[in-house]
Amino acid sequence: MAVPEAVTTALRLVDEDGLDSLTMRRLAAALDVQAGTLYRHFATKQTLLAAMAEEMLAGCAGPLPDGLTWREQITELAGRLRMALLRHRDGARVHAGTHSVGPNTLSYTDTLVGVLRETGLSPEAATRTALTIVHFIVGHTLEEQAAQALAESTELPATLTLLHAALDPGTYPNLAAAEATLTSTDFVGHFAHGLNLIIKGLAGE
Amino acid sequence: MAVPEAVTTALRLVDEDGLDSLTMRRLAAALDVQAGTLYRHFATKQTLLAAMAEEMLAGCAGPLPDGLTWREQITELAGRLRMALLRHRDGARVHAGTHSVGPNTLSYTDTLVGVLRETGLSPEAATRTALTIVHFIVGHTLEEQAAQALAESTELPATLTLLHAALDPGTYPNLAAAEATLTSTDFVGHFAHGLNLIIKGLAGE
DNA sequence: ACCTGAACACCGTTCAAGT
DNA sequence: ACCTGAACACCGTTCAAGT
Repeated sequence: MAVPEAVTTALRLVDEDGLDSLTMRRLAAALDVQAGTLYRHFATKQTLLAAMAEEMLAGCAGPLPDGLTWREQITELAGRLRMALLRHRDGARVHAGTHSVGPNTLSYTDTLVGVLRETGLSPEAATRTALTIVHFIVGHTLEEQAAQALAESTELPATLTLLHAALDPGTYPNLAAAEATLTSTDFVGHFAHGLNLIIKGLAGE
Repeated sequence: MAVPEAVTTALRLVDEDGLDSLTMRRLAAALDVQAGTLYRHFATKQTLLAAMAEEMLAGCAGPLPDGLTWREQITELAGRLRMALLRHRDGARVHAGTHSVGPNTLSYTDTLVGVLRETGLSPEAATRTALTIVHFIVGHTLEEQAAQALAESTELPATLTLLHAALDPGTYPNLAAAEATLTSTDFVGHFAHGLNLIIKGLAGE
């Protein structure tokens, strides 16, 4: 049993059945090994999840095309992280639930901080801004994948009805006006809006 | 057994031992009841968690003091949500893992969208901006509480050493410059920086 | 109407013993 | 050195039967 295969197999299992169905026993079975054997390679399930989170970020810090403005560089890097999380079912949850210090994760942050420093920000401001961007991406993608999961579940009609019923204009006047946007599935648009807000804030400094 | 007591007891158990230790059986024992009894009041554990998330937001949408600028109103509302999540151990994880459509959650979003509309934003722009702010808060607080948990765990020295060792200026030049900020515990400062970036972006529209 | 007792089908993790 | 087999101490959820 090799560690890299175990990690990619674990990601495949998550893609097939969701994070809640990933168990050490199921992974062991998929690798044709006893459950206990996994603990020779991963100290705990958390360690396995961190390795999965790290693997998901492969390529995210790759070289940026030449000739991009700093705005485009930030947009490109942010888009890559979002896509990396979206590529696997429950990817944002896997990422948010762990704290990887592997090379993919580290070089992604390094690259993002670098782009921000080139705009003239101090190391501290660049780091805080990078954190802001990453936190927004993770929060956004968590929500995006939760919406995806809900859309595929049987609870969708019930939730939508409940939401719609709650949207009494007398009680929640702004929510009534927001309903179309809240129930829209234009996550690309939502993501771009949020990221542009942050980028615009940056330009104002 | 009453539902409100069950929810507050569940939150107390989370505060004492963390979210991973909250089980239906432990909660049942704390309520002096059999585990099966809980399923008469909550269809699944997810339902219980959603009720806990909803309870955490009590008061968050309360009236804003008079005379605040819109910037101050946004800052006040954002700070309330962050504080509500911080008030309970693993609060951000509880919130992020559920999708409440209860009155506390709905009226919080309603209030935030309302403040943003008053700045002149369209319903769509106001809604998207509210989502951006909430996603940032959730992403930030998830990280903040993960750092808290790490700080209280025995893995802290190992992680810090690993991180420091990885910070070779030749490999990660920007991370080396970012280390002080990345390892700082000034989460109030980080939060203010991110939120101000978004608010500044808003002012530019 | 509400709760108990007991079961079903699982978990993560550990560790002696085998090869 | 690496894996198996088996166990330990749990899980979420269901449901007949009691009161």
